[in-house]
Amino acid sequence: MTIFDELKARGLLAQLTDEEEIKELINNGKATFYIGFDPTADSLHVGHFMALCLMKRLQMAGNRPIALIGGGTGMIGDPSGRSDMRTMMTPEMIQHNCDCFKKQMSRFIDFSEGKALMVNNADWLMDLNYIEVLREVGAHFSVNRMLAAECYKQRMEKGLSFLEFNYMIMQSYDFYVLYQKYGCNMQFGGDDQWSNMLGGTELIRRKLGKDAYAMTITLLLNSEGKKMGKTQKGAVWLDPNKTSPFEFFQYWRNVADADVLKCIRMLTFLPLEQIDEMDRWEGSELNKAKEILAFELTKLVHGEEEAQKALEGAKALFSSGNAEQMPSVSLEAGNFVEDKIDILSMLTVSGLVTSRSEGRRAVEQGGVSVNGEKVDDIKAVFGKEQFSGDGLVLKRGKKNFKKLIYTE
RNA sequence: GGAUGGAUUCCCGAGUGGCCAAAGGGGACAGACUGUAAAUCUGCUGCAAAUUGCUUCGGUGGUUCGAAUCCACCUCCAUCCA
Repeated sequence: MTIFDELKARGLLAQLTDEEEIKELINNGKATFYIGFDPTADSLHVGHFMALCLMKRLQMAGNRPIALIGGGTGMIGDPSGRSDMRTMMTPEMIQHNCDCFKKQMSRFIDFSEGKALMVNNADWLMDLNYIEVLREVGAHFSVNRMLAAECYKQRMEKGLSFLEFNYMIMQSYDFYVLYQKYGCNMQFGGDDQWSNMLGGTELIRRKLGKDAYAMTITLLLNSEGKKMGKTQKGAVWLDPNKTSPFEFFQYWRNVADADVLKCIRMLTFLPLEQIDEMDRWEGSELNKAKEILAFELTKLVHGEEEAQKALEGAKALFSSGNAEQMPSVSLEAGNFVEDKIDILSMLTVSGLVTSRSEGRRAVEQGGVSVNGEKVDDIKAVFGKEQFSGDGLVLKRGKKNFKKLIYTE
C-alpha cells in the first residue's frame, strides 16, 4: 500500500490542491513539506500530535519534513477558527514556547542528518520592511478574495483587526520563503488552515511561476462535531507535567463509542487490517478498543513504560479501587489540626475540588468516598496515622481518584 | 471624528431602586441506570467558620436609608456616517 493510499484509508486527508501531483510526490519520497506550529502555549497538545504523526508517516516514506515554528506569526495570531481576537503574547513568552515546542518535537521526528528540519519564521519575518512587503507581497493579494475566505467571513460578523487580517499574508510568505530556501514544495496543516495555505501556493505561482501544493488534514472532531483533545480544564497536553500520562490515558479511555475507531485509525500506527478487524466490534466490546487506543497513544507520547503503568493503574483502580500507579498527593504537617484532617480539606488539598463549597456539594450529593467507603458527612475527619504507608484513596465522582499520603 | 446601540455569573440571556447571589437555557459537575460509552431521569452550579455572613452585574466616583438598576466621567465592542 502506498503512503498516499494509507493516509486516505485512515481518513486523514481533507482537501488537496492537486491529488495526482501530490500522490506522485509523496509516494516517491520527493516531497519536502512543511507544517507550521504557532507557539500559543508552552506545550504541544493533541491537535499538534496529529500533525506530528503525519510528519512521521511521511518521513518514514522518504519525504523530508520541515517543522516550522511560528515565532513570527505568533506575534500576529491566527484568526482562523476563532470568534475573538487572541490575547497578544509578549516576545519573551513566544520565545519560551518555541523552545518548549522544539524539545517535544524532537521526540517524534528524526532530525538527524538533515532528514528533517526545524525552522522558526521569526528568522525572516522579524526583519521585514513594511513598505517592501506591501510592494513585493501585498500587491499579489486581493482583499476581495481574502474577505471571501471562510476564516475571515466568520470574523466579519464579530470584527477583525488589521493585525489578524495580515496573518494569511505572513503564512503565505512563509511558504514562499521555504520554497526558495529549501525547495519546500508542499504544505500540510489543519483543515482550518486551507485558505491560508492556498494563499501560499498562489503567491509562489505569481512570484515565481512555479507550482507548489497544499493538503489539509481532517480535523479530529467527535461525533458531536467538537474538536477533540479539549477538556473543560483545557487542552490535553503532551507535556507530562501539564497532563500526566495517567490523565492522558484516561482521556482516550473515555472517548465516546462513536469516536473510538476513528481515533484509532487517524492517530495510531496500528496496521489497517487490524483496525478493520476491530471495526466489527460492537457494544461493550468497544471497551477493549478504547483500551487499545489509550494504550497506543500513551505509548507514542510518553513511552511504553508509562503506558503500561497507566494501563495497569487504571485497571486496578476501576476493578478494586486501588492502584500502585495512581496519582498521589503528599500531605504536609500543616494540613493537620491536632493530628486530624477533615474531608473538605482533603478534597481541596488533593485538587479534586477547587473550593470547599464545591467539596461540600460533592459530599452532600454522595460523590465522595475514601478507600471505597462513601463519605456523607461533611464534618468527617481522618487521623494522621491513616495516611501512612499506602495512604488513603480519595475518590470524587466515578473517575477522579487521588491517593493521599503522609510520611513524617 | 460624529450618531446610535451595547458590556450581567463558565457561555448565551432576563433583570431598569429594596422581594437579587441575580429568571430561563446551554455547558460543567454529582447521583440513578450502564460498559470507565451514549441516551434518559434527578440534583447541583460565587466564596466561606454555612438557617448566617462576605464579595460580584465593564472601570472609577457620586445620588440614596438602600444601586446590576439613577447620575457623571472613563474603557472596550457593534452598526451607520466620514
